[in-house]
Amino acid sequence: MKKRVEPTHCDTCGAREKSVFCSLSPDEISDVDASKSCNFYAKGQVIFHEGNRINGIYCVSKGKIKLFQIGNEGKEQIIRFAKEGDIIGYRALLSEEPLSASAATLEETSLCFIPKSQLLKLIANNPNFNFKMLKLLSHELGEAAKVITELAQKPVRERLAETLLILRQTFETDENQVIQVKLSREEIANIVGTATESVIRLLSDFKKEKLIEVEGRSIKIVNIPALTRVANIFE
Amino acid sequence: MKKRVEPTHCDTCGAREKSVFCSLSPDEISDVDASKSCNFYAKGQVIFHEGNRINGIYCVSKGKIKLFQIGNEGKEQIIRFAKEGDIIGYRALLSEEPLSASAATLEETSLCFIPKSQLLKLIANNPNFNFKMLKLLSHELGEAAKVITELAQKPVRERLAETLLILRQTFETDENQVIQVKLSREEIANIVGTATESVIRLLSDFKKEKLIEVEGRSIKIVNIPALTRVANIFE
DNA sequence: GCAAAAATATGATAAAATTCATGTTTTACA
DNA sequence: TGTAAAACATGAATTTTATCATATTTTTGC
Repeated sequence: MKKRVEPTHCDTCGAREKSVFCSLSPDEISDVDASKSCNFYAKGQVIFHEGNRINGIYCVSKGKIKLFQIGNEGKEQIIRFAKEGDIIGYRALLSEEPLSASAATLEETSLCFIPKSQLLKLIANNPNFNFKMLKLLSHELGEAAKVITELAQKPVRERLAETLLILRQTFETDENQVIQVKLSREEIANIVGTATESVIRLLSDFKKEKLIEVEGRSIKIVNIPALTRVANIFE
Repeated sequence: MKKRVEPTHCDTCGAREKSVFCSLSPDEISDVDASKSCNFYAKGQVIFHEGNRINGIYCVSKGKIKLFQIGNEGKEQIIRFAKEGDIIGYRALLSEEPLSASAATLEETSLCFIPKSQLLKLIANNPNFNFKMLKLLSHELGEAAKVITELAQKPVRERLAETLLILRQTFETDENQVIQVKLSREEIANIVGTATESVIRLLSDFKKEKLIEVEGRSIKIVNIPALTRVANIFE
């Protein structure tokens, strides 16, 4: 399933423009190119396991990934997603701690592995890149704080509504306004922090209330302002 | 209440050894010293407000601080604590976003304000310091992920037990094993993500079960292994 | 293409947690 | 030091959410 592919060259990689690597010099880019290795992952494959050590980061050149922790009762908690241009594994690498989460693909995905030495070289030699990493980490930390407050204070219905809006924002929609990520009800429950049955029930409530349209795993938000009101977002 | 105090010199500051500033060169230290301004804050004072911009960071030279967000129903959610040697405000500074949380003192506290330019100078010129910042941010991000999973998956009783253990670890105990931070029941509830009444009830349950001893706001954990079991921590 | 497995759906029940009410104790401060 | 305010405490009722049971539908692998 996981197979070596002809390495996509960074200088032609569409994902690069969206990534922390966007402003590297041509020399730096060919340096990264030379050190990296690219692989193709089928849907559902695990990329790395929580608790392990990691010796580099992965850059998503194509595809979608979920990052999750396994709670004490064996239940998965989705912490964040990564898509084209995003990097994963940098938290564990930079903290020199074991991986705090596992990563698995949500669809066919191409990843480039960039070794630790290469990343540290960029950090040390490119102040702009370094600052991008600091900015990425601190932005993520702010997002995590928001999630904490929401989990702690909002009821399930509001959290689900907000999750749908965030998924839409993160993965965007196709020409039919369908959110461009396919998640099982269980996976949605594992973002929201609730039981699968609750998600199923609430999604059909939202459907009845004409806030969304659902067809299998395709979700379309038909009334964004109303769903935003349900999510109780005002800021 | 907030008053200018004779600036503690960094080179004699006991908090420095515990902080990200621990390995600065003498020149760097006197440079920081020259740029900073120190202030004393009474108990309960707000240091900064969520949503505002910040133009530097605060280093805690003495005292204890809570960082919190205000949820939609006006309820406070405590995101983290800072104590001697810790810095606050760096997330907003480095992400160039507004402050994601407010900060308020939990007791009499002395803070040194270090301007943005000074921090950026250290980051740019001292690779070791820069790496400490990356490490701090990525460690915090891992901690936040843990909190997310716990909030999403654990019942209130387990979360409270774990919170008490974390408070003990963070603030340590005095010679009588009393946790060295005084929080109201409401504040504890605002860490755990529950109602104040639930905390009150569960604390007296824990007391009846001889897991803790409580006297006003003083909490002593008398049976750590048993409380750890209640918290359902195994890793 | 078909059987088995997994995912979705829905009702009923149970458990968890909050809210409300009310009383007591502690603290703040005029 | 007395008094008001805040914090703590506890019971009862209600709401929220999870769990369990059981269909039904969809997907997957041979």
